[in-house]
Amino acid sequence: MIKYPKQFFNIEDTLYCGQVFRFKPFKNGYVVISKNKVCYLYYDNEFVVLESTDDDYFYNYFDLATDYEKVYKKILSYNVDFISKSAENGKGIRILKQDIFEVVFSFIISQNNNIPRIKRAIEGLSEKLGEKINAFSTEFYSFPTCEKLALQSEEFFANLGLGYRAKYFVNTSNFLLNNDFLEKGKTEQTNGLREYLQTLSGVGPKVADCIMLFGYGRLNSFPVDTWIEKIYKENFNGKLTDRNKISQFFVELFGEYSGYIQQYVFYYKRGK
DNA sequence: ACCCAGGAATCCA
DNA sequence: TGGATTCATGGG
Repeated sequence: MIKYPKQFFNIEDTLYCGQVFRFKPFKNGYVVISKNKVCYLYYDNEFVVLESTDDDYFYNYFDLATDYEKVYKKILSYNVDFISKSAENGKGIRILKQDIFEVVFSFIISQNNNIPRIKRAIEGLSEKLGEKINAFSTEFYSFPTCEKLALQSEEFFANLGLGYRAKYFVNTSNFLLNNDFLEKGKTEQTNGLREYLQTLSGVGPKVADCIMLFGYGRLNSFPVDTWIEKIYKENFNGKLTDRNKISQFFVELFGEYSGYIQQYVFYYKRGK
């Protein structure tokens, strides 16, 4: 069990800010599933309590070694009104260190899709192809392995509601089978890694940025989706239309704080 | 019926 | 290199 002050660890903000899909309400809080591990989060007075099948894993997963008060203060120092308001609103968010493989396939599903549908598709995949996990006297399912995914047909994925993304699953699961492509990415610089990841079927600039931010922990990446494009136009009076250039604009401005800021403004703009 | 959702692939000039 | 079109699917 881990206890952590709740001021810079808000369970709902961290889970609902759009970075992760495998969680759901459970008893007095929420469960989160990552790889073959499960954790249960709830509040106890001024603390978040974390019970899990592997506390060391989730200590890293929730980035508990990072001082988010420092991050928060640094972001306020940019003195940009919209960003300060976003940070104030979402200061309980922690950028999760998720499993790279799961992030790749989760965000392939996410393209041109909405969050409830994304969650449903991932749960369906896990229930049909994942391993059963028993935790907290309840059954959960792990995310499917590459081997399991690579065995399925395009029709199988289409029947789970993946739509035209089904062929990306076939292509990428077969491509990643029996090699260390994702592991090798760890040695790449961020710009190189961005291009590298886009060689995967179904992975373009935005999904690559999400994989880098949520999987590889590259905080100097700034995913640009429809919401961020809206923010850029409405709140920054931006004139660029190329999303690559919009992303570059923010990264040049915010450097290693890009990832935090991206999540804060995305969560703030999207509302609840 | 239309528009949108954490966009990418493809075609076309 | 840049711009428009196409791609499933469910919700508002």
